Amino acid sequence: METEQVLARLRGLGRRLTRQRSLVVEAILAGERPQSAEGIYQRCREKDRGISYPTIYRTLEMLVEAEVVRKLHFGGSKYWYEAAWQREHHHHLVCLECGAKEPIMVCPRELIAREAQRNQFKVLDHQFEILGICKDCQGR
Amino acid sequence: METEQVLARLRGLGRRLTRQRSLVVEAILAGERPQSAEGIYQRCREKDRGISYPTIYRTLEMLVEAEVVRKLHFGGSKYWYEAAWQREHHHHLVCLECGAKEPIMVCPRELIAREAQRNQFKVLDHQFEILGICKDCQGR
DNA sequence: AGATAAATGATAATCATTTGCAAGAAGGTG
DNA sequence: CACCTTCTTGCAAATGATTATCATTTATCT
Repeated sequence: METEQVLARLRGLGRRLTRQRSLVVEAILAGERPQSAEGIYQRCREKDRGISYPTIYRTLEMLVEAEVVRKLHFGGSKYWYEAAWQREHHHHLVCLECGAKEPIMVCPRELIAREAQRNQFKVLDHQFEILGICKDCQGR
Repeated sequence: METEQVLARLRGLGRRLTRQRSLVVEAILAGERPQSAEGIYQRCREKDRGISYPTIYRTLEMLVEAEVVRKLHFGGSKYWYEAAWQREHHHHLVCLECGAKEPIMVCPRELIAREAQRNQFKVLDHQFEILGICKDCQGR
């Protein structure tokens, strides 16, 4: 059901439906948490060897534009991707030990709105991620 | 005065004082706002041609460890560096049009503390940056 | 000044991502 | 269905930012 909806949306935006795009959409939906491009590539390859990195990246970029996927970064050198429409807007607790990315629903939106108004700044986006050690990793 | 303090601190950490390190420290202090490694490289080169990228990066990393410099990223592919000790802890309004990085003093620290406690998460760091269009760029 | 360990620069490597382009496939049309 | 146009793909190479290697130079200690 979900995959179909996304593909229909792409279709609506004038994009063609290809085997590769279906794979990427399925991979994104299959993951509960943010995934790296490499992770998505691996997941797609398990199903079908016929997909390459450039296509992964191009498709992800397309999905970000279609607002189906959110592109995140947590301080490292790579980006992370997650389905944007499965959940409400959210942020994460990022464990620097095991890499876990636990979603949290709190958001400093009022603070952002106030500060923006004060500076006559037009807000388009914001970054908010909490980095540290998760419960599991604290006990070694 | 400030450069000397920083260099003395490095000395205290067992680091040797070199012409190149002085250049980097001066460059960091000369900039009011976050600077990229490239920007720092250029600034150093204007004073003295004898400095290379590897040294820039190594020195910046050292300064980050010495907690003299903060390493930031705003969603792009590069890191930004700013003097950590000139100001209090702060975040930024990042203009996606002109690249301006305006410091703001508000911080969702209570929210972070609450959420961490709720999840038994040990906070080590956090990202918080507001992205959008600055006042100047709004009027085209 | 001389010894020693640390720091540097040149060069090459790395990592994640993007681009150029020829070949292949999607979807509208007759 | 066959055809045509245009979009997509994969390969290979390019890119941008940063890091590693290693021989040479230099700061600091004695």
